[in-house]
Amino acid sequence: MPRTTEGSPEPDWTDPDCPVARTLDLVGDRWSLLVVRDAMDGARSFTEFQRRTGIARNILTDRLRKLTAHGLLAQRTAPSGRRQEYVLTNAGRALFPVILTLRQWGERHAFAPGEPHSTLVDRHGTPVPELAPTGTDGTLLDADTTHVRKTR
Amino acid sequence: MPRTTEGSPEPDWTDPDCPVARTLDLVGDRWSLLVVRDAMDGARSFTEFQRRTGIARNILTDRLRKLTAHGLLAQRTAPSGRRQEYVLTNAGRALFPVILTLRQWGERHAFAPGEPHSTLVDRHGTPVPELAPTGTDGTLLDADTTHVRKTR
DNA sequence: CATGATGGTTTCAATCCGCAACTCATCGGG
DNA sequence: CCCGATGAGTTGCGGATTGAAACCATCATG
Repeated sequence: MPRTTEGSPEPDWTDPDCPVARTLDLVGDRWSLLVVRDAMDGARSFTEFQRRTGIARNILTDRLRKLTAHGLLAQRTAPSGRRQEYVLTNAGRALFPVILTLRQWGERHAFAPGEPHSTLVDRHGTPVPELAPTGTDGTLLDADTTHVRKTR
Repeated sequence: MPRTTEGSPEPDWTDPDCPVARTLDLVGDRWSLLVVRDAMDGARSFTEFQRRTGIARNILTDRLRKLTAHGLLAQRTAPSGRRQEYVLTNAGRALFPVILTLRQWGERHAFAPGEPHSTLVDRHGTPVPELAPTGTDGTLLDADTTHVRKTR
């Protein structure tokens, strides 16, 4: 994680031109994305995050702070009286496709065939279909049919 | 990263039921996904990965080994005589949507408006469109319209 | 044979992480 | 008012992970 010099929002990226690298600078550690995952599934309080992830409390403190500092979470005092809560901002909610693709890759490649795992379902309880990248012309895209154009 | 007890392929996950957590156990560190990113963009040799990522050599050694051990990369001696090369397996290539969504999030949320960044384009040089999760009925899905169903 | 590239290994210092213990502040009873 | 239970952290510490730089072995070339 690049050091935040305090004062400037985000100083030194590992690879300033690459959006992938920048994103990983913000959430590319062991825990941040699991916190976001749980936030998407309804966790709001410190202890709830702690219970769900099993992360050490000091690390959780740090992650919540960083996610808040980076604008993925917002901290507010709960409407019902006297308690803190952390809720996703728009930027945080926008990580949904990232979490989803991580989930879908995991379902396919990190479980033995037939091994049970949790599933993401929509309102009707229907499993969410596989997300497939397509071009403007509707063709499927993958690593072989695309490439990075360096910033000019 | 959970310790590999040597002998069994993948012993202790941080959260065995959750595909997101399992995926992050495999590639959820600062560097693995950048290595995969560069592999997708044509890198094959140790030095090429080192040059592109700027990662420390010992860590690169470790990551290449782990990615290979987990079946995301395959190591072979290059066709042209005496050189190693690392190429993506099918499982590795399947991370394409993950890298893509990370990229798209970064483009939108980790750059100042108007700030230049590299772009992913298809064969024709057309920028790859935003990936949007939809349900079977074609409706847009996000964190609010979906939830995780625990494994039964 | 000297030089350079490739693919590492070793060493050592700096970080990071997990655990356990401690601190506050607040609430709900009794 | 006092007691204990939560909630939300903070602090200290030992062990694991990382990063920078140096070292090493093999091959190819001039």
